[in-house]
Amino acid sequence: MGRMPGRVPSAPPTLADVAELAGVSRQTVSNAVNNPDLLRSDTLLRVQDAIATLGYLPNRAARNLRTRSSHLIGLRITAAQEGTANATMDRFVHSLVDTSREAGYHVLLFAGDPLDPLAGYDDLLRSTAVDAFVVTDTYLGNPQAAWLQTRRAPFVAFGRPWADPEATHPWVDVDGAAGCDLATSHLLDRGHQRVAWIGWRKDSFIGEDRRSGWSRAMRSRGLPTTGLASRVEDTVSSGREASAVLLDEAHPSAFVCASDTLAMGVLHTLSQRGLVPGRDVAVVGFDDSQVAQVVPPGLTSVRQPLEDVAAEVVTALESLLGHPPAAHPGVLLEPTLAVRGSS
Amino acid sequence: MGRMPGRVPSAPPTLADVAELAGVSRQTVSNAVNNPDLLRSDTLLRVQDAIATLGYLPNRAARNLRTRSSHLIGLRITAAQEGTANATMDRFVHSLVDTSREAGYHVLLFAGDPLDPLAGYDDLLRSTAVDAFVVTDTYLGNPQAAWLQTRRAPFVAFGRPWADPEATHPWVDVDGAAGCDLATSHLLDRGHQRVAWIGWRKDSFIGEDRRSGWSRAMRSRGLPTTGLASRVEDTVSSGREASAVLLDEAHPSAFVCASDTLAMGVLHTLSQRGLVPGRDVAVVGFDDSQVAQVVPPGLTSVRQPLEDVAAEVVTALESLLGHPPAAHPGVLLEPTLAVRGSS
DNA sequence: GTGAAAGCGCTAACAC
DNA sequence: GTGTTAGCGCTTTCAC
Repeated sequence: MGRMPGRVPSAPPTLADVAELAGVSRQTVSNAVNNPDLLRSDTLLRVQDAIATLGYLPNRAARNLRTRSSHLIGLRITAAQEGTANATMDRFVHSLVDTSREAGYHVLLFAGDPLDPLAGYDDLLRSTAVDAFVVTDTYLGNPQAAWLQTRRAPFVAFGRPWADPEATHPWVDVDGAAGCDLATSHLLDRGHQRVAWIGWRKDSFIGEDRRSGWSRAMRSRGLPTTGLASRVEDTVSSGREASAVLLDEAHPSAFVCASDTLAMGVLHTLSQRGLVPGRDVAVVGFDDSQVAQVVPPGLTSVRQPLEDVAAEVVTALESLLGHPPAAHPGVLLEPTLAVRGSS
Repeated sequence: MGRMPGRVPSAPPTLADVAELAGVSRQTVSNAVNNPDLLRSDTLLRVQDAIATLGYLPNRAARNLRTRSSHLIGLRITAAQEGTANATMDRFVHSLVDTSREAGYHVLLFAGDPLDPLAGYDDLLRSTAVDAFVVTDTYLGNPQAAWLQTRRAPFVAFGRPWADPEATHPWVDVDGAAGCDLATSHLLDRGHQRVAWIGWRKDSFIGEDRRSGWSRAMRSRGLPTTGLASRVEDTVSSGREASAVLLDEAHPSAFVCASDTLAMGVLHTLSQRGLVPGRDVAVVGFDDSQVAQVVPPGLTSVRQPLEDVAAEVVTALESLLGHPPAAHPGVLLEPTLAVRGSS
């Protein structure tokens, strides 16, 4: 790393300092850093020596100005909703930061005004502060992707272009239907016959996709789904109420939920009725949140492979920013099931 | 001379473009942006008009190079531990991003190699990629603060310099002792007499600080603490085991825990023994995590005012980066108690 | 109040 | 292979 303990540099060394110390021109130092193959090995060694001695690192601003790139990826984050178990965003941020580093990129976070999903993007773009964006909330009606595309801004989406299947931008997503199929089949394998669904309202593409995994699994075993499904808001209390109604009217022995938040609502109802999750009624959530991991007796949950999502996003970003820029098709990844005490 | 129109459609306008359109020199445009007071009002208006017409925004890289500042704040994030309820970091990141924006800063995230807590800082510093750092994990033995100080790198710590009370760097922290005093007093007010403590091992400054709040509250009511405390690892299973032992040997009617993770361990034990949290045994956690918010019947928890922490951090950062740089003393904030069904 | 000149530190082109 | 030249877009002197 060449860190120099104890040294207190007033001003960081520049290319010129290294050039002087190594007895070469500035350009040769630049080549030593960016195109080492161009140098004769003894010159390279001498320059590298000087670089190490001075603890030189290229000035970012200067390099950015010259190369017209910042090696920064912009990511808009919105405040996590209180009272829910949703933490996909935070886990994804961690993965993205890790993966980006390996590709030589840093992640620049900017705040999202919920009222104006486009705010922030434009400024960053016009001031050339970032090389590209990663867009995360591509649910219905979110105009970011379309807007960025008209601006010719490089970006990769985590999430399919649900509303616009003709969209040509690169995206990475997790197969929610496959995840819920997995969850439902897991329950059916354990002998459950009446598996209920609690999901989101019909205008949610993601919600309908996940729901289709449940109904697909039920149908494939010839089991009825009528009266076993409920569509509600993504809150704990909605999950609690929906599960209470379903238990009374449809007598399911298991629940598959579109989110851990809803699944926690089911656990609330079970707890209120003195039913034990996993013994009396099985419950499966979606997201493998911290909540699912620590709530007694453990909530079985569909886990999105966010590390892989981040890796694919960065790969897409690299080809997008490469010379020449390469198009990257959509990538759909398979989730897994984290089985715990609730099923 | 203006850029060839149509050649590079997406190239943002520059100072020169604005100057040409407004019929002034580049420097006047620069002044219009940075020192509007210097311009005659009609000139200013004309320039602002041209800026609006072209959608001009100063190029970051160029400005950074010239002013030797990036308006970027570096924040190292480490992977969130799976199987715990800890989410302080993520909540803080959100708050910091929001607050920084108002001060004209963006947050640059970089990955933390757990094996080398200094990695990343050095590169960012030497390449002048960030103006300052926000350091978050200042627990015992973390050398970041001391190291950054010897490098004269501007930084503000979220967390007191526990190991080095002589440290002079700015910091912001939350009074954990006050939080646990609050939690314990809350339980005592509800009639509990035997309130147990489950905290971290003795070498954790933060853990001992929080513990002191519990013992302080107990002592102030003349209640004994002997045999009522346990020090363990910060895991659910440790909390589960510790609470089982305490219930058997000390018969507490309530638990105060150093973290929501430990509190969830207590809930596990209660659930195993058929005890109802909040009715049979009261439990209070620390962090007000999502877990505390959604687990039935709701986990009472000490909530750190992270929005205020972020605000204080940014304030400290601004005075640190101001001209002249001003020292900023340590700031200690009071947590609150989010009361839920478990108490 | 406005404009001309200089240069931040770097790299892309081209000489040699 | 290496050095020289010319900017990237901006702000900071300092004339006028």
